[in-house]
Amino acid sequence: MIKALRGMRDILPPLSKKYLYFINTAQKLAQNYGFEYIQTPLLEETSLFKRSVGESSDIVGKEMYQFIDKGGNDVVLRPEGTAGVVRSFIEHKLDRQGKVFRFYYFGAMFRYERPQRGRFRQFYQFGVESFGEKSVYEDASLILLGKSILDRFHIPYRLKLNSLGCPNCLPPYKKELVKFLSSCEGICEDCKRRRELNPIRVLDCKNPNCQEIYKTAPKLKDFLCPECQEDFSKLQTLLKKEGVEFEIDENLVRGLDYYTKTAFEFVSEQLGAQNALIGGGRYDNLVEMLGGKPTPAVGFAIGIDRILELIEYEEGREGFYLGALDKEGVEVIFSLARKKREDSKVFLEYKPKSLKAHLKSADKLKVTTVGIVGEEELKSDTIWVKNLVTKKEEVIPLEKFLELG
RNA sequence: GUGGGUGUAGCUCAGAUGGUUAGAGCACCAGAUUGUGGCUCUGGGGGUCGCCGGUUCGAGUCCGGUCAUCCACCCCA
Repeated sequence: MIKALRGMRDILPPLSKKYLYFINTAQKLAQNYGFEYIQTPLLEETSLFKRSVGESSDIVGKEMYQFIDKGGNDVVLRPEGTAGVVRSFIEHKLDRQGKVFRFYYFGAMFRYERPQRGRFRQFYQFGVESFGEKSVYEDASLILLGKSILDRFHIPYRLKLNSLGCPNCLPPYKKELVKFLSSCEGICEDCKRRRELNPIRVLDCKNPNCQEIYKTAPKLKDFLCPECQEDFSKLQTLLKKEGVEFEIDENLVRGLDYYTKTAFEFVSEQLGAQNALIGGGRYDNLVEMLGGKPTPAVGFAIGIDRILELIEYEEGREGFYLGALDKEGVEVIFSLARKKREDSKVFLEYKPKSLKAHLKSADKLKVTTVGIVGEEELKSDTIWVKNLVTKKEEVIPLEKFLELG
């Protein structure tokens, strides 16, 4: 038997219904916030991610589905959504229009990782990206959108917030941190690696021993420049005013190189180790890094696979079941179904069965109304109808059946 | 890439110390007097015991390998 590749999964009912339910809801809310749909290719030139996400990240370093295509191009299946949207934004010269653009997208992302709970090699994200708006009100709006999506599905979360500084204040901090780290003894092997590759990543190390050591490390918040500081505190004020609960997490260091200033993450206690539901932040330098006009930007991405685990979705009774007691009756309900299906969901049973068997199937199919044509009804162009919820039953003319709601 | 757990029916799982036609519950299908669902009862279909090899008179059970899957590390949504 041929099976799906490792880390690739099929999304079939009832999960697929939940998937659509989520997309529809998230989409609607994003539109309410002024975002418009954008679709970009799943396949991009490898260098796009090397330049945006950064070679120091594991995503680019070892998790990319990368290959040379038949034309000799070095390509990858996108490991994340932002880079492609930014590329598109620049390619279509939207950076020169001096306007604000807001996009949302959803679809598959690919990372060659070892699968575990909440983590797949092909996974789905719903993301939003806002370009050209430098105001911290936009950061706040995005967080409110994220919150509103989670709230809509009654998902409990914790919101973690941090500021990563800007090109003015982050580098001096990094220098100071590296100096501190080189004086540290006994940090774990991973941290030693991070020290060389991407020093601020040591901050969210899970090793308790390391965390103990880093208690005396220099703090990024002490290095924030006045502008970063002011924006960060304004953001907190705005969120408080809107009744959003959050916690400052100085160790929240997002993994992608392009983040600046605001970084946030919605996490869930109900997932496994992979507990990030939404991750996002500001990336004011990315457009320029990829060759566009300097354009402030902020965005986030939702892990759809993870959020689906937390969404309760129960389908109520809906639609009609049509059956017949004998072959002649099947001809009648076949035509009847065609007409009824113009406006309603109809399950049609092709096989003549006993009334009892029909009712049993109809009940299992969770329809609200059953219509059966038997010997009597066949003679009089009528149909026997029973509502499975109210238990009310009646015999009505076939035309009347089409008017049922 | 590293560590640990698990692979028996569509699903959840039983099958001490190797021994005959491999079981249960749920689900599915059909019946329980004639045209009335959910409950109950009866019957039925469905398994190369992940795969390959080894030990043995005999392997679902023991050994080796392999693959898959889950959980965690790493990393991230």
